[in-house]
Amino acid sequence: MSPPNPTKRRRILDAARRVCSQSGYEAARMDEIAHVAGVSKGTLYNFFASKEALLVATVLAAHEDFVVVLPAVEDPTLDPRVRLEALIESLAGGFEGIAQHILLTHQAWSVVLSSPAARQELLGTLRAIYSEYDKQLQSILKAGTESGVLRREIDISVVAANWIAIYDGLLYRAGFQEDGDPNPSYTADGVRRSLGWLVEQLLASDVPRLKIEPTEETARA
Amino acid sequence: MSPPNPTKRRRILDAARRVCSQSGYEAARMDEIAHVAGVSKGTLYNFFASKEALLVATVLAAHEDFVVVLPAVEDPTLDPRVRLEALIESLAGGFEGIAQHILLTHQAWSVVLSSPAARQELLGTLRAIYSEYDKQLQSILKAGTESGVLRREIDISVVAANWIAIYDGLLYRAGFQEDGDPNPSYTADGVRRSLGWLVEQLLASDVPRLKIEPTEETARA
Amino acid sequence: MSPPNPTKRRRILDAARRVCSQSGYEAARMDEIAHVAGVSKGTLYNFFASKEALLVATVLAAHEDFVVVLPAVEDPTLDPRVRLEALIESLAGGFEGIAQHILLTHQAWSVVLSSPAARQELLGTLRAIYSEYDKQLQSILKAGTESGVLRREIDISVVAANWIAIYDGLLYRAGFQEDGDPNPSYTADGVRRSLGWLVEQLLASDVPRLKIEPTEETARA
Amino acid sequence: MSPPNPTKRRRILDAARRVCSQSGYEAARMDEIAHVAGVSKGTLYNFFASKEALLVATVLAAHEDFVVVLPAVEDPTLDPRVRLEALIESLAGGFEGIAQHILLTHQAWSVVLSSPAARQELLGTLRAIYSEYDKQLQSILKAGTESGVLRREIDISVVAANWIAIYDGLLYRAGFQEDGDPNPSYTADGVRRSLGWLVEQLLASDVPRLKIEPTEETARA
DNA sequence: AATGAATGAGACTTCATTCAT
DNA sequence: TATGAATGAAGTCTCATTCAT
Repeated sequence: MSPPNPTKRRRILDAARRVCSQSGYEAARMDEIAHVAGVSKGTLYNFFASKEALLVATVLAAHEDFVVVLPAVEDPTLDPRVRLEALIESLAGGFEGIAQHILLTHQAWSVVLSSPAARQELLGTLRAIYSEYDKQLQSILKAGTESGVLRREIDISVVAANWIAIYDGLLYRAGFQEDGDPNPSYTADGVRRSLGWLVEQLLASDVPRLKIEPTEETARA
Repeated sequence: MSPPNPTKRRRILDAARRVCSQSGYEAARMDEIAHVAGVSKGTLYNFFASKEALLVATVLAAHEDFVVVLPAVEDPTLDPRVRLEALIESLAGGFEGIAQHILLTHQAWSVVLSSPAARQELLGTLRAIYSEYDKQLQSILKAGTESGVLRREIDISVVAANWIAIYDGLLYRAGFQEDGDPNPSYTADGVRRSLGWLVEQLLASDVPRLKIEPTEETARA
Repeated sequence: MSPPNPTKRRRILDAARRVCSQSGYEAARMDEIAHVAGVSKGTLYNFFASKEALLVATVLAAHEDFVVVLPAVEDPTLDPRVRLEALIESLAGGFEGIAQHILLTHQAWSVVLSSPAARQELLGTLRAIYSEYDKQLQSILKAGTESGVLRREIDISVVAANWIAIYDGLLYRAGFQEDGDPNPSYTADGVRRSLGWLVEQLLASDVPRLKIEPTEETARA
Repeated sequence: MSPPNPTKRRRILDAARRVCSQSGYEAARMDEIAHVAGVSKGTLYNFFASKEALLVATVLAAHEDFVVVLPAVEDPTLDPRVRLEALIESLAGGFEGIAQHILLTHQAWSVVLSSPAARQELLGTLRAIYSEYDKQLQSILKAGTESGVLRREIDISVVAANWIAIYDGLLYRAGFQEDGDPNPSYTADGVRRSLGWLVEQLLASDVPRLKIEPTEETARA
């Protein structure tokens, strides 16, 4: 039991996420996080070596919570169109959860800049996540062009870069929205529309687009 | 020598940009900014009411410095293809300058969270910048579809949203790059490639793409 | 060890009184008060919200410490002459203690001017103290005139005002005295002499003055 | 012309009096005093070596302005009763002016404590003023007892001390009064009443009290 | 003599971290 | 293991004073 009590650790991470999202990382006080978590300040330090370590863990936990990759994405036997639509659903499903905490991620940069150790851990993990996305995406695109479902002449690396850029860009802009602002581009449906448009550009002229419906599982996430 | 001495104000903003980019905003000390600017701490406070006010001014100044819209973009008599390529050049030209300071912008959100006044100023200005981009872009796309240069069936709002998302997404990811990382997607050329690909998808099947060469002027910016 | 640790709070107040009496309130540094109290600066702020709050508490504590009203003063069954002499003893007993810190009280006004909240607290408490004195004094004088021990024609409110003014005036002037200055008017004995003279003016012509000796208890206070 | 310009010096002293009375000495800023005086900060330092020197000069100037001794007080050929009443008028005439600035005097103690030089100048001058009062008063009382107008058995030094203490005490308490508080004891009339009562106690049983009417001159002061 | 922008020492206050209980 | 009072380094901001113009 090296992290002595998983439940308590979780409570602390949740409290940190909530407090940091409201006040910003630097403004968040360990006192308040402890209070919200219902533990004492000393206990915080039994689970996390420092405020910085707590933030890094909080940011990573937030990412993990919202990244749900549907099994269909990874199934090479499926039609690439189905796999791309499943990937869109995976991303759309996590979008609003991540967007809600995007400020948390932004704040992480403050820490990253002043601490080489945190920089390594945070950047490394984020790059790994992105790299995994990229790999997945390129393998689907490759399968698509080879099977003739997607246009053969597309530049896979450019399309993959654009795919990821579109998702990141929507996420980034979602952080600008005031709470009451209903701009539909920066919602889960906006993700479906934007990436759906991208997929349409990729299709060979003689194949129809396949649409999968959001399942209960993806809707939940 | 009246109080608003533009040179000294500029020196302070430049120093703040440099120091904040290195240390992060919260970690930056007013002492150090004053030292780098070559003025005393007291002088800082003659120009900016607080550290927070200095950050907001610094972020906005960084944006203004790098947003250069080429005249061709706004000339409605030109071929929409030319105008789109000019817009790409405008964005690509500013990309690396903005990317260099993108972390500063990310950090700004931390501060902005704890100050409604600063939040208003920063969000308002950024939204105004984006709104201008969006308007410009949609007007070009409209002209293109009406003149038949662009495919008539494209959904202008989706394409515009994707255009902006791609640019933002590339910018966002540029912040992840280690200094020595040579990933070519997150450079000015990456912007040209990604947005260029987007433009190609828009062209009516019977028109060729027009390419404009980077001029000396745009390369400088 | 709950937050309101009376011993530590007391140590801080004593230290503040000592430091402020020497350096003046504004010149006193929280650093030094903490040092003299033998606690850290942070602990100061666990007990008092600000330097200003510490001053107000210090001034009030100094007053409370030296205000000792002898029981005889309040006993309506005693001869009014005895009660007046007991009141003189109460005032004389506290005189030098208060005089020693009277400069602190004077300084308090400087602070009080810039803070309405502190002004209310300090003024209110001081007025309550004075009001109590006044009430006590007038009730004794009334009993005296009614019983015929004091001249029936005296104007009680004028005499009470003069009584209090004499005490305050001696206190005020005590603040002017250099440490080595032996002017006997501004000492406990000066208080006895001045107020004793006043009492003599009040006595009906056919009653002798009663003198009570300072007891060990009053001398201590 | 060693104080270079008497008018400007006066303007500065008036400004300092006004600003310090409102904000308290420590809170008063040289900036504001200069602004109120209509001169630059640099000019302040041409007339007064430091903020401390300015306060001392301000307090002394305020005292001088309000101390007006009627000629009758000093005329040894007059009936001592007339001279005492004239002294009461002198004190009553200056009372409200001084009371209005009593806080200024209180603030002086802050400075006095932290600066031996200021202490010497301020305490010395105030003691001289009081000493003069005391001398004057005792000489009148002596003349009165010798001429038989006052009771021969009075202890001149005790009576003089009480006289001064009453005046000081009333002044001190006047500082406690809220602006709207109408307590009549702490006004010019209160001074007349309190000291008038004292004089009555001194009169030989066979002489009536003499009352002088406030003249236009004393009412102005 | 007058100005006021610049200076920088110094004060208050905060808050991450520790450690005795 | 949990607690939370105590710590004290460090940061922002103020404002008396200076001095070049």
